[in-house]
Amino acid sequence: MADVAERAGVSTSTVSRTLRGLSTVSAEVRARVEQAARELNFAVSRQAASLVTGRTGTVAVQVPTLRSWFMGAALSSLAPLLRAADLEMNVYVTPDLAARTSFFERLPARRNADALLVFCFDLTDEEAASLDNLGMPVIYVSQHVAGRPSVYVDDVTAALHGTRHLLNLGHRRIAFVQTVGATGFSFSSNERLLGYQQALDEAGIPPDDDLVVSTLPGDKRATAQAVGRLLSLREPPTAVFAEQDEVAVAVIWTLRRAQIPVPERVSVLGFDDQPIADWFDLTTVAQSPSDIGREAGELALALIDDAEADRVRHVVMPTHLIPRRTTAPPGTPQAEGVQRVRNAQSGEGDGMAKPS
Amino acid sequence: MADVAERAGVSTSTVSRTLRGLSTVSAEVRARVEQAARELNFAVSRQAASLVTGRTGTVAVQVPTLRSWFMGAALSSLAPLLRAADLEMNVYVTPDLAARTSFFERLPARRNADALLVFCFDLTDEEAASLDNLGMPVIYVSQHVAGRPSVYVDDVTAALHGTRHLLNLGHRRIAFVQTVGATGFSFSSNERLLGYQQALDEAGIPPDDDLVVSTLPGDKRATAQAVGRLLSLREPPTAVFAEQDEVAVAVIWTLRRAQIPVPERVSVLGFDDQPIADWFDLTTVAQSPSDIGREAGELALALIDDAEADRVRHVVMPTHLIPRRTTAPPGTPQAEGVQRVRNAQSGEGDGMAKPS
DNA sequence: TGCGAGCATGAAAGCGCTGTCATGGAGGGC
DNA sequence: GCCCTCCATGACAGCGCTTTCATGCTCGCA
Repeated sequence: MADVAERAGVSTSTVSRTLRGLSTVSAEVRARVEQAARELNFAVSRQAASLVTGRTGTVAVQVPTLRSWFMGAALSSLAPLLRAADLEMNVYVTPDLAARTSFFERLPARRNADALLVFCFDLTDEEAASLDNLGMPVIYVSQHVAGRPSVYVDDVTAALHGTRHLLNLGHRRIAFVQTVGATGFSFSSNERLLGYQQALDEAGIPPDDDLVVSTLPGDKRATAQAVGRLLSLREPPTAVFAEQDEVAVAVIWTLRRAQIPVPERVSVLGFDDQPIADWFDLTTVAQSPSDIGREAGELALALIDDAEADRVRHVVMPTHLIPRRTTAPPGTPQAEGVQRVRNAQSGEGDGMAKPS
Repeated sequence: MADVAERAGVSTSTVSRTLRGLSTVSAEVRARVEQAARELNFAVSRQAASLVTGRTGTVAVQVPTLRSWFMGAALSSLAPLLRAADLEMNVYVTPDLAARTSFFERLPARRNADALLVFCFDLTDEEAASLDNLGMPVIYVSQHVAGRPSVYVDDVTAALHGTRHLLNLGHRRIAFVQTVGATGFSFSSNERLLGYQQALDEAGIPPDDDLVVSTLPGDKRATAQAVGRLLSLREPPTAVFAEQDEVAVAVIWTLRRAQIPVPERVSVLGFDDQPIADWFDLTTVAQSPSDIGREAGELALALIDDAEADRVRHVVMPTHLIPRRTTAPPGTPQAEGVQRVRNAQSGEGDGMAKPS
């Protein structure tokens, strides 16, 4: 910066003022300084600036993984937002317990950021407390934390609506496949289960524990076993609601392998609307991670600027049912194929338009 | 830090030495300082430290997108590596030309990093030059840049091997579906095409431009059109080599929709071995983005430490063919019982068997 | 013409660290 | 017992900025 000052024939103070766009610089000097900065290919050092301003120009983002569709989409919409605000995006991946522990141990070092976005965490109380004491805004994404700024979808209602769709089609034996994250991260599993249960309750159907099974996402074999458990029930389900599309696809895969036609014999409903849902023509409850990411980013920017303003805003993002070809009324005759299926689905579509 | 010093009854110099693990601190003092630091929940400021050391403790990573399987896997293996070396990971997403331009415009500001990893870029000469002048190690990932450290797979050889597999099965009319990135980013398209052509050449098969078609990844319709062009040839191909799994799946989807059994009538070969390849039982040429990411990370760490050492190391990562169920000798009889039912009717786990 | 207001600019003090150099004390060799 | 060495520690300068305060200038108004 001294070089620029010398070249422009001004003091470093003036250079600093110019480069930060302060108004108290005459047009002529401004032009000279900018010229000099350009010629020297100069850019202010964030480190040095942050040392005195206390703002780091960085936002920290903690995610459980980067391999998932959800995170990819969320960060993809978050990134340009931060960049537009001239903020760097620091990503911390905490796939397992060890990484998670280490993340929290090093938290104090995280004052190298102006805000923290926390994705998909099941926080313990101590963890929540240490985040509270971090001295920067913390935004909880895809999770609902009371009294702190959060951006999330209402999983209960979403699952309720999804289940209602199956009920409206005439299903009475509806299974729910939940996922048990080995990593300790939750993807709102319990809330979706809750919505499912609420819908059954609404419809006056007594809960049946046998119809709720667990699997690991991404594990075909585990899912096949779970489906096997359902198929060997005295009264097997006519519809399966899977907590994630990935699992729904594994369910379909298993059923087809077992020569059980979907949706004629068993309907399958997913949750997320991942790209793979489209490939498999899967009816699903859609959420938009890119909208969630954007919203979270905007909330972060607001909290960075306004300091104390509006700290506990909650943003609930919408979900909606996307009817495709894996749900149909129970006992739809197989032999009549496409035409029949189509009629059934378009009829149901008319009767059921109700995005949440 | 002054607080810690006071609490431990030592000078800040000693605190600094202790916290950096220098050996010239007596055990007793060390214990006292560490205790004090813990009690005050203290961590050194990266900004302040970097101001004097010149090291930022940050690695910048530029990626074209975060939505892709490749980036997710690569960054997932890169992240823990950097974290173990106590480096932050700064991610820059440049999905389009505007973002890309802005990335290069702000490059000087990037001295806020100790190294830069550049993923999947087709660099112009000026861009390459500005990266050279960045004053930090730049590692090119999934691309081959002469004279600069790069980590990549040999796409030519990989595609050569893939094509040979089809030739070995007896195919002679082999199509190649390439992708035209709208974003200006290359996924080694040309090199894979080159490998395909080399294999044909090896086998003495004259090139046929009609057999090379283009599509956009992720665009079912465009792929359907491309496949349509192949199917309407005077002599249609018996095998299709798609440059990416995603496209291969779209090809399969289109063929099945058109009641053309895969692999009996047309074999399909992909490239990447994404998770979706497994779902579709797709034969494919596998590369391992997580290995690539790890290797790139290690190269980055080495270059950060060794400064001038070994600047132009190239790491070529292996690929290998994964035979699954979408390739077979041409003209494999369709009517083979179970096999046929599964593949043609219920789709063997692909979920696409229903004609519309 | 003179004087105060207002504005553009500069000088200088840190921000929180690191690294160099100085200092003092303990230990070993003669 | 004395001197030299070595080691642990402290004082202090300075990294590259921002920001406050001071300064000098121009302008407007009396």
